[in-house]
Amino acid sequence: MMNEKGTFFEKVYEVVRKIPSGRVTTYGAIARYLGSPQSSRMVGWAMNQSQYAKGYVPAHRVVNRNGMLTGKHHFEGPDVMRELLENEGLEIEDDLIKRFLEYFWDPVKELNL
DNA sequence: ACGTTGACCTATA
DNA sequence: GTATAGGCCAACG
Repeated sequence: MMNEKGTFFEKVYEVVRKIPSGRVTTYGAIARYLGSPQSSRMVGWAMNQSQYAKGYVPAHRVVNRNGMLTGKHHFEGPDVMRELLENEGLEIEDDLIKRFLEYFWDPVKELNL
């Protein structure tokens, strides 16, 4: 089998694509799902590169531990991320997702790993 | 090639 | 409760 080059990144994209609409997850949760709970920074990097990666990666569904839209500034516009999330039925105020715990989608739990 | 940066998280003081 | 430190690894200058 071919050795994947961007294992970490590819895995991150895989998980992010599995996030259901109207749900959100965190960098740490993805990192933990990949087996590297302290590599959450790489998840953020992967998101940054996701724009250049082929395929669609709903990076707007990935927020930080506080449910804050930290990466909104990396989208086409500073309000694109909020618009996308609101479009999926989420409520956001001051770059913070309301009832974040209710919308939180943990791959480790949901994917039963 | 080395040093710094980066959409973070956890732990310790 | 805020502040500081450590860790992860890829990309950029």
